[in-house]
Amino acid sequence: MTSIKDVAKAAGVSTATVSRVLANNAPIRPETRERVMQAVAALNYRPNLIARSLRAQKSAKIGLVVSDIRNPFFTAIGRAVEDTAYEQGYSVLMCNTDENPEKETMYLNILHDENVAGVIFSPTQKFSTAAKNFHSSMPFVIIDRTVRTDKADMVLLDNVSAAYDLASHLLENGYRNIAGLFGNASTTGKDRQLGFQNALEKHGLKPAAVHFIEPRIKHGHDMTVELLTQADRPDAIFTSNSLLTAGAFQAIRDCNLTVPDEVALVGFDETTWGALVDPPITLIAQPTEEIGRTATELLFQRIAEPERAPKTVILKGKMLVRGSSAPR
Amino acid sequence: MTSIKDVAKAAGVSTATVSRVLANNAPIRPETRERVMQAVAALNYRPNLIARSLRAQKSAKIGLVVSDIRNPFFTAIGRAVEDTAYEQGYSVLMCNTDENPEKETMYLNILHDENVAGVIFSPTQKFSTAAKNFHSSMPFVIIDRTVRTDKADMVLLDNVSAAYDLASHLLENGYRNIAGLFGNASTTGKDRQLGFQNALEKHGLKPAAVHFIEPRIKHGHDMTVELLTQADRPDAIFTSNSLLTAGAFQAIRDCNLTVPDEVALVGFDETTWGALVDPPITLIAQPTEEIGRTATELLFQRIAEPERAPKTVILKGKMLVRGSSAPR
DNA sequence: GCAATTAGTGTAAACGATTACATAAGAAAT
DNA sequence: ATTTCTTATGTAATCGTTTACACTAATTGC
Repeated sequence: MTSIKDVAKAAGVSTATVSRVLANNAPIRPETRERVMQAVAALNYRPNLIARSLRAQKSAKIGLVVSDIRNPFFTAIGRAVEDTAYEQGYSVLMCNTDENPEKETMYLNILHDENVAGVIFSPTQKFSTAAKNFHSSMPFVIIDRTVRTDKADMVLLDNVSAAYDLASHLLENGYRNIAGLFGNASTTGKDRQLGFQNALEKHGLKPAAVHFIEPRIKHGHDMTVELLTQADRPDAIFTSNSLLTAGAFQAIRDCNLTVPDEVALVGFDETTWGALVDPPITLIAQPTEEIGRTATELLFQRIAEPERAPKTVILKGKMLVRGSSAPR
Repeated sequence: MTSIKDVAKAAGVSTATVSRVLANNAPIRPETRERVMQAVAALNYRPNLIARSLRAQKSAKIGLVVSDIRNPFFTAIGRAVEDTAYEQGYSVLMCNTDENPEKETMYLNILHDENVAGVIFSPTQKFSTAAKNFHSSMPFVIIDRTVRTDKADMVLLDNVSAAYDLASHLLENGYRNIAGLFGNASTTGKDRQLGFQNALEKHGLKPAAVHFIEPRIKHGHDMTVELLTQADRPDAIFTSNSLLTAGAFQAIRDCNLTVPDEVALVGFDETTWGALVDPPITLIAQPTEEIGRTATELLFQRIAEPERAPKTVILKGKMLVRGSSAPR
């Protein structure tokens, strides 16, 4: 590999001068700069990021830690983060925790060791900012899920009120025996359950059922089958994320029931398929692009100014009313 | 940060000994090893990966470069790669090129600079292994798309025959006026068009239309609308990837046509929604898990034995016959 | 019983950048 | 004309590891 020494030799200057030209952080005679730039071009030199990172104790990378990139919500976020970071000359390391606290710890450690400038992540339930490794100075922005801390920036959806609105919509349309399926992997599920519960209580109703289950298509499916084959079948199913919605939809079909006549279905997160199925699904669309962008910008702000007081940005979801919850 | 020096001091040995204990690559007295391990535990020491990487000129990271992580095909691959790499103690850096050769070059450079052990990627059309930066010694495995080279391992689908089978299936079911929409971003689209064409020719037929377009939902949608509003409307639409399939499906609905009675639809890649829509879509499912796993294993093999002769693994897709292509 | 290995450890030189400090030359201030 | 400041550059220390080389003590081979 060509190193800074080769460039220095070719340009007839010291390595320090080359470094200064490239980092652009010191006065340099235009003539010298020119010579260096020519040598750089001639040798097709690119600085070694590892060496730079070791010496400078920082890097132009940020980490993104999510539980499952197959979840379209996180994929969309990932894309937005990537684009925003790219604009600032940063690259993104994406990591999958699989809701596994061990993997989470491992990746946070790796990212820390990699000298990333900061991390955007949605923590597993187990995660605590009190954790040993988090006294470390790596800035981080929490997304999607709440964490009790006053040390981190957060970008969240107003989950309680979104769920409240979604449940109210079902109630307004005449559904009365509503079952709720919520992800058990995060605070998000709990918050949405709360909004759901509030809406029902306001109407003096009790849910047909409330289940906290793994956020996987299969689990949503199986639980829905169970609900639909009970004696007192619910007339609507409320799901707290798109994987559960998919599972529920599949299950309803498997049970040969029609949506929404026999059972309505609502959920969270816009996906490719939400509007394609028949009937299309009523849901709360999260502003994924904005979440990702905001999180990245908050991170850059914090990198620039580490002592700034933490901010929490709460965004509103948008209810897309479609066929799956048509009035009874 | 606690460094290897602190550990050495605490254990009363030299840094070399600490390093040897941790890398496990030299004879060490059990007693000494014990003392070092205790010091490591007591100080909660973790080696600095950057420094290690700089000195050793390698790292336990691999790169994964794809065009769009929002494409479920790539997401699934990413997941498989991640899992396989994790088992080997490697972490994965995922990068998005957006089909943009500039971004592609940038990310390949970054990955190279990061001393990744190797790269798995699906190249843009412009990519050539002859490129300047690819004389470099970084091993890579090409997936999904062909590249003319004898220097790289590849994992591909048998696209021509998969497309042939899929088109033949339509023909057998009585469709005669078939239009094809193919992604224009890769060799994959071309290969699938070839198989499509072959099948039609064997029946002495010409396609109703053949279009190479950007692999985006929107483009698939718009082109389909165009096709469906022509005088001689096709009786079936053949798409070469899931984004185009989604766009086409949407378009058919927008035109108030029924699938498959008025127009059939087939495509590639299993997605969450393929089986959820009504009618479910007939498609070629790619073995994404196997592709990702195979690619990763090939990469590890090459890392272990750089001079091994390159392999190309060609996998078969699986046709899932569903309602969208029912017999006329 | 002496030479040749081997096991176990330490010393110090890399890896390739950045940057604190030193220095020389020219400009500005007195 | 001397001092002081600024500009432009070089020298060498540093980041935290790994590893070539050197060394000692113990083991093996003959």
